[in-house]
Amino acid sequence: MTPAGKRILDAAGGLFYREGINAVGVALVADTAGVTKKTLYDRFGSKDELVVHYLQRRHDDWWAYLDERLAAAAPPRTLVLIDAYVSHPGLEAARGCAFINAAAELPPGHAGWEVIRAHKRAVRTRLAELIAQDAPQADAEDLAEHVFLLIEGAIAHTGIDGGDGRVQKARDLAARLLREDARAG
Amino acid sequence: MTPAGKRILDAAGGLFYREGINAVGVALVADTAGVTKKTLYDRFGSKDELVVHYLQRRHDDWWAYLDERLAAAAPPRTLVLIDAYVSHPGLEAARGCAFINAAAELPPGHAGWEVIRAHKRAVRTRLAELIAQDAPQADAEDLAEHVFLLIEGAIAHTGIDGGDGRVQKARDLAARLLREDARAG
DNA sequence: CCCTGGTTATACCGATCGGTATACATCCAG
DNA sequence: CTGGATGTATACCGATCGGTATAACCAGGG
Repeated sequence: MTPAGKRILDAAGGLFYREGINAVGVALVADTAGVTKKTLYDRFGSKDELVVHYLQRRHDDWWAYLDERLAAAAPPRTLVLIDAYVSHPGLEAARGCAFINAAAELPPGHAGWEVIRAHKRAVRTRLAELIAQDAPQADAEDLAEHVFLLIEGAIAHTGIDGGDGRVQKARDLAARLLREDARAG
Repeated sequence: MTPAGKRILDAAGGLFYREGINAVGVALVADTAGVTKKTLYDRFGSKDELVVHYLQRRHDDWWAYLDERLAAAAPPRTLVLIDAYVSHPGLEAARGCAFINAAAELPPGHAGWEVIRAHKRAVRTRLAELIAQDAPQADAEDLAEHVFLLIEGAIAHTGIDGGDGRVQKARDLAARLLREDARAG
């Protein structure tokens, strides 16, 4: 990754997320990065490919942040995953989940869809693993889907409500589900 | 509402939902409606106002459909609300929730935001009323928020997964929560 | 020393964007 | 029978879109 390429990805990361993908032109991305359009097209080939790189980096960054938090955490680590959503520096409450937003904008067949689906699949899988550790008594798959829906509902509304209140609420509800499992057997 | 105005709203309803708001130009809306751009601007003044009308009508249509289904249903009517999401004719699984999609596209300050927030608030309020009837033993507000998050998580993923499987799952989980309340006391 | 890869600068392309202007047809109500 | 509202048809506007072309500059390595 050349220095200019990294600056382009930085600029695209901020602009696509904050303003929306379709609302941001390549010229604005290039200007913000302090780079000419020529350089942008030399590095990424097209806006569509730049969008794919933007989504992939968004996933990689958050995934690394999640691993970091999980490694340093005591059980129940399921709640750490939820905490990582609100605490990770790339999230802005007024804009919500970058992947849900992108899904609403990208046309069917766009290469970015693969990255979006892979991201959600990865989160869902990781959640199932954490649940299996935190709630050994429960039907782990069922509980994982339950908590996953709570999380997705909450972060989908982060951008609409403009705050992370619903994520906190989802965390409380998930914590109660885990507690109830601990009491059961 | 003039005949041409209604046709414009019909065309906009399909195009904005299926292709995305920013991806559809006013010329395409006018052509699809069999109407000139002049007529479109005579009726709606600007694309932004047309978008507001589109969202408002989307809400009104679904709300009327929901009332219809609720009137003819026996308890637990909470589940009827969830069923209305998947069964209402305007929803296409591959596109998911029109309001979540619009929220991802509209710039901050756009008049459409009021319609989006009002819609979600209305659903949330209605849900609380139904829960209060279906689960009189529970902390109704708490349970309403719980079920609301399940629903929103599921429909947010309808557009990503391309099917309503997660909504059905959310329905099952909500049904179990109601049953558990009935057992408790 | 010179060649190559990364970069800047600038100008350009056709297409499409949201929005406006002009002129003419139709039709219903006063 | 006439005037205003509703509509069609068409052409146009400046701005911006994604993407390309040409030319020069500069640093590092064979």
